Formats: sequence, C-alpha cells, structure tokens
Amino acid sequence: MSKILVTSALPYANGHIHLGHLVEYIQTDIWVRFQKLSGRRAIYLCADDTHGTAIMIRARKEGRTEEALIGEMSQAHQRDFAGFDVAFDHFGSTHSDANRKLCGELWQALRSAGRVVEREVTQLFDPQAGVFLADRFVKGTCPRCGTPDQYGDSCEKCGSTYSAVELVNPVSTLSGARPEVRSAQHLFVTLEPLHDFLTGWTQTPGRLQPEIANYIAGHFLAEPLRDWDVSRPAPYFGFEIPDAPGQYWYVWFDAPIGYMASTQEWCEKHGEKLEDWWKDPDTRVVHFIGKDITYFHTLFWPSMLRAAGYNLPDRIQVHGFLNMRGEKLSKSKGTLVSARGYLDAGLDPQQLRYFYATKLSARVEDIDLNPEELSAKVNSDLVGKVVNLASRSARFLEKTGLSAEYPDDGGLFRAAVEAGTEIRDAYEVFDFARAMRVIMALADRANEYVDRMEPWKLKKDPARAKDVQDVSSVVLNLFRQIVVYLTPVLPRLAEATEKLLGAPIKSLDDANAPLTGTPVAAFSHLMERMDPKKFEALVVPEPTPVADAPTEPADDGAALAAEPLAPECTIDDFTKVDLRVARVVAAEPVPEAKKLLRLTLSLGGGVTRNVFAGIKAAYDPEQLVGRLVVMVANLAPRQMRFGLSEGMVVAAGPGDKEVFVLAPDAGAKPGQRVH
RNA sequence: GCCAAAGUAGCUCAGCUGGUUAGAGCACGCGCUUCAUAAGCGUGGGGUCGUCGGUUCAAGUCCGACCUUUGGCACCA
Repeated sequence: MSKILVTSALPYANGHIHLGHLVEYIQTDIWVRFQKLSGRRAIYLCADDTHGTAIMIRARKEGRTEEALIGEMSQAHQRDFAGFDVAFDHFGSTHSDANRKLCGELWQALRSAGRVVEREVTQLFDPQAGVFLADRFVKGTCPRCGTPDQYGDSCEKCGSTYSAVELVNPVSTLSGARPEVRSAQHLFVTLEPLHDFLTGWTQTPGRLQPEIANYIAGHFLAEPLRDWDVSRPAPYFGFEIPDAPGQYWYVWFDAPIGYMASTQEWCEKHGEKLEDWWKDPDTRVVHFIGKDITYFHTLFWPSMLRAAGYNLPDRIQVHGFLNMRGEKLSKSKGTLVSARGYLDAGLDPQQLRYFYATKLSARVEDIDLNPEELSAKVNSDLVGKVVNLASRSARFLEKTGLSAEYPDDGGLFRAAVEAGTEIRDAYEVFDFARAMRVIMALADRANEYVDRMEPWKLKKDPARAKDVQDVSSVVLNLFRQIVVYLTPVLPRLAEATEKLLGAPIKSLDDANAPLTGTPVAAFSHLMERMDPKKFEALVVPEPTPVADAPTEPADDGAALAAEPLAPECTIDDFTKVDLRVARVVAAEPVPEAKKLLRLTLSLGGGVTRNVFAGIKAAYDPEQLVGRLVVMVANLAPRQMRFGLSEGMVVAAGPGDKEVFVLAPDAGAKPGQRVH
C-alpha cells in the first residue's frame, strides 16, 4: 500500500510558538488527518531545530547548557502543539543520536560523490575571545538599509542578506570588541553538478506551486548554482564533522535531516524500517514549509537526498505568512500572540483551526487575521450554523433515540454524500477554504430544513410525536455528516459528537450512511461562542520607548541601546577620517534607485564631489540645495551602478525616513575641516 | 528598474479549460419565527469585475500596454 510521509518545518528551539507558526502546523495537521480519515497510511513527523549560534548565545546568557535550554523548549513546543490538537506521530530533535548518524551518512555520500570542496573563507574574528564569529555572534549596522543592531547574516528590517564582513561598525556580541577580518578553511557542497537535475526536478508539474517553481527558475537556476558553505568553525553548538575536526555542520545542513531522524525514531518505536519510508518508491514525501525557507527545501535538500540515494520530496507545499489586520506580526504592536497566551486566555483552539482552514488555499498567499472577522466567522459558522443543528434536534431525541428507519428528507442526506466528493478533492489539493465553503452550504440547507418542518409546532400535538422524532433524526444525521467532514479541522467536535450519538467517527465514509435506531445522549453545549474581547486582550502593544510628545526631549537611551558604543579608538584613528564642511550645490533623485539621491558637494574653490546618499525617503532634493553638510572627504571612491560616489554625507538615525543630516552652525565655510 | 504575485459589492473572498440577467459569507434595511448558545428563515439595496485597446458570435475569464498594491533583488562609501 502506498504511504505518505508528511512533515512541517522544524520550529527553532530559540523561541516559543506563536499564532504565525501555527498556520503551518494546523495546515499540515488538517491535511494529515484528512489522509488518515481517508484510509491512507500517513505519518506526520516533526522535530525541534536545536543547533546554531543563536541557541549557544542564549544558553550562555542564561547560564546553562544548550541541552537544558533545548530540552525545556521542546517540552514547551510539544505542549503548545498538543493544545492546538496538532498530532505528530513523532516529535524529535535535531540534537539526537539518530540525526548525528544520518548526518554522517549523507555527508559520506556527498564526499564519495566528490561534492565536498574546501575553500578559504574570510570571516570576522574576535581578537579578545580568540574565536571566529559566526553570523549570529556579530552585530552591526545593516549595509543595505542602515538599520543598526543587526546580525551578520541578514537584516530583520529590510530582509536583505549579506556577509558579516559587509556589516557597518561590526561589534562582537561576545566581548564587545571590534572584530577583524581573518580567513579560515570552510567546507562547501557543490550544487552545480546537479543543475540540470534540479531544473528538471523543480519544474516537474505538481512538485511545487507554479509561482514557487518560477521563482526558483528565475532566481537560482538561471545562472550557475553557487557552492553551499556547510561548515562552521568552533565554538558552535551542533555536530562536529567526523572527518574535519574543529568544524561543525551548519545548522541548515542538519535541520532537514532531522525529518529523517524523526522518522527513524518513530520507526524504532513501531518496529518499522527507515528504508521503507525514505527509500521505498511507494512512499510520497510531502513537506509543508513557509515561503521564507523555500530555497533550502527546493535546492539544497533534494541535492543532499539524491547524493545519498533517498527518496526525494514528492511535493513541497509552501504557505504565506500570517498578518494581523493587514500588517506583519510584530512584538511592538503586540500582534505576535503566543500559542500559550491564546490557550491560557481560555480561547478555543478549534476555532483558530477553523478560521485558518477558511483562509488557506493552495496558493502562497499571506493570510490575514482580523480579530473581528475571526470571532464573527467562528460564531456565525460553527456556533450559529453547525452546532446549532445539534441544539435544535438532540433534545427532542434524548428519550426516543433516532428513528428506526431513516425518514424521507427530500434528498438532503444524499446530496451531502455527493458533496463529499468535492470536499475530499478540496482537502486533497490543499484548498481548505473551498472545503469549508461547501460544508457550510450543507449546514445552510439543514437549517432551512428545520425551518420548513417547524418541529416546535409538531411538538405541541402529542399525536405527531413520531414526526418530531423523524424530523429531529434527519437534522441530527445531517449534523453528524457535517461533523464528519469537519473532523480533520475540528477533532474535538468530532469526539463530542461520537459521545452524543454513541457512534465512532473513524473515516470520512462515516458520512455516507445515516445512523438509525440508536440512542442519543443528554445534550450539552458542544462549543462556546468566541468572546472577541478575550482575543483583543491578547494583543498588547509593548510600551514604546520613544516618546511621541514633540515638546519633551526624548533622551531615553533607546538609540544608544540599539547601537552600542564602538570600541575605543585613538586620536590618530580619528584623524584618519577627514571630515569637511561642504555645500550642497545640486541634488537630484536617482530615478532608477529607490533610496538614493545624487548630491554635488562643493568644498569651495571650485572643488566639487559627486556623492550618492541613501536619504531619498527622508529629504526632498530642493530643500538640500544650498545647505551646509559634513562629509567624509577622504573616503575611497566607490563605483556604483549609477556612477562614482566620491565621499559620504554624515547623518544620524536608523535609516529610511529617519535620517538626520548633520549641519554646521551658521558661519562655517565649505572646505573647513571638522576636528 | 528587474522578477513574482495580486487588483471582482463597505469588508473577507469564490468564480474550473471563455457561454444564460456576476456569486457567497459578514455588515446594512425590511419582514417572519422562537426548537436553538440574542441562534434560524425569507427578502431588499449595493459591483462600468484596476484602466485602455485587441481576439471572438460571445471575456471577470484569452492576448497586449498601462496604472496601483504587496513581496523579493539591485542601489544607502
């Protein structure tokens, strides 16, 4: 029998699960439950992603071992997932024996295939701590957007990636020292030998969503694939590379292998073999991931698997991000609501599952959570329509049970059986929103039926007791049918329905035949309405340290905290930098650039400099002309796409619209040096 | 600027390979109902389907150009 192996991306052990993470785990869980309820053999595997510098730094700060940190986080993650009914068959850890062994095996395979090369890498080195600084050990100003206090690999603000060596004003987070540039040997995995294979593999219809396949083709496959740096020098929290002492596998090397390690552990518990899941052509491997990690999963991961002769993913299902009220989740706005916070507020996890289901399609679109919409949708659909059907019928049947024969319902039950085809199809192709729409239409038909039959009128006439039983039996069966279809999304409602009717729900086929002649338990509410205030209370903006009142000087230290002082320098260091007063004689936007103004600066006596400055968002060119500014006059010229930049205008602020060009007081003359 | 995606009722969206007067939910107006967790049912208003042009007997649906939005990339020495 064919098997399906499903994974969600591994959550990083550096933080707690929030509502944004849950989109993926709930999406995956719904799909896996659907597969299982369809009688397919499926397992859902995941693990904590535990390695890397961030974990090491955090453990150091907290004064404990990495193992203690990741152990605690794993417990918290699993508790949160369980709270949302995300039912992994196994949840492992990348810091496991199974993973270490598999990493070794894949590594050997890459070595044997001649795909590992060694090369010198220039990296930042901390002279005080005596170690090379991995990206997460160094902070500085983003070389792209100018945001201070960013790590060495990418900028949180503008999302660009760069090398740590490019950081402006880099500072070691270990010692506070200014790092120097040194070189070390690194190990790389070559990808270019698999270029043609990857082109074919990623462009196979059904493998990736079309927009993802296009993205990969356009961004990576159009030119030679670059080698992938997979080693990091000590100190590093991870696995030491067996044949390269002092070198560790980069966290992104061992993380996806964690999918296999988790499978391995599951197999050991269930007397199965890893090969039957990862080498058997009858197994479909399906990865659910967020759009941010597309390239690891579509280029690196398949090329690793192929080298070692394992199954390649059959499908990589990419989802977008969660926004709240149309904006990115953010700590400062309080919209980064934790999974735990949601549960502790007494909100119903099923309701979030349902809401996500109504929003999720096969597309890579961001989904928006609007708190008003959340409660309106849940209350109207689940409570007002679906659960209401049970409220409207079950009480009439507590004494009599369901009718011995299924009454004539005008074809409603039959029609809903037929709708099952479309519902199954929609689940299968990840279009949960469509499945939910079809199911809710069934609930509408059922409510109309109740209205038409008016059982409350029949009830008044003792002679028509049988009619009351029949009508209620129809309604309760229609309700159960809907619940069966919703079981992948709402497992708890399914359980409660099993108890109410004394009949198990083990398969979507349980929707195909009505129950007859069976007892109905005493009815109690199956779902609470969502109180929008409870959710609102979770969205608590962090108090902003920046004062809004323009009259009050905001000398609150926020800027200093964001960008700590650079290491001490000597007067000689300072005098190397030749700062001069200059007058802006011309300023114009660079039309092809988003952030640049072209400035012509006069140093007096006819000496002018052409400077490109990233201040377009903050200044209109006209208001700059005639102004005095301070420039770095002896900076090495830099060739840019738009021309030669011969200096730098001195300015403060984090970037974007918050840029403040320094100006000398009146009386200063162009060409004067700043001492 | 380049690449990608998207622009359909106030809001969130559905409209498959082109085919009757463009749909749903929420919200709003009116009416009915009371079995049900102020739930339910009926009914009404509301859209030049981003703009312009083209293909076609027929276009929200195909083609082209443009506009707007959102990502990503380049650019901030």
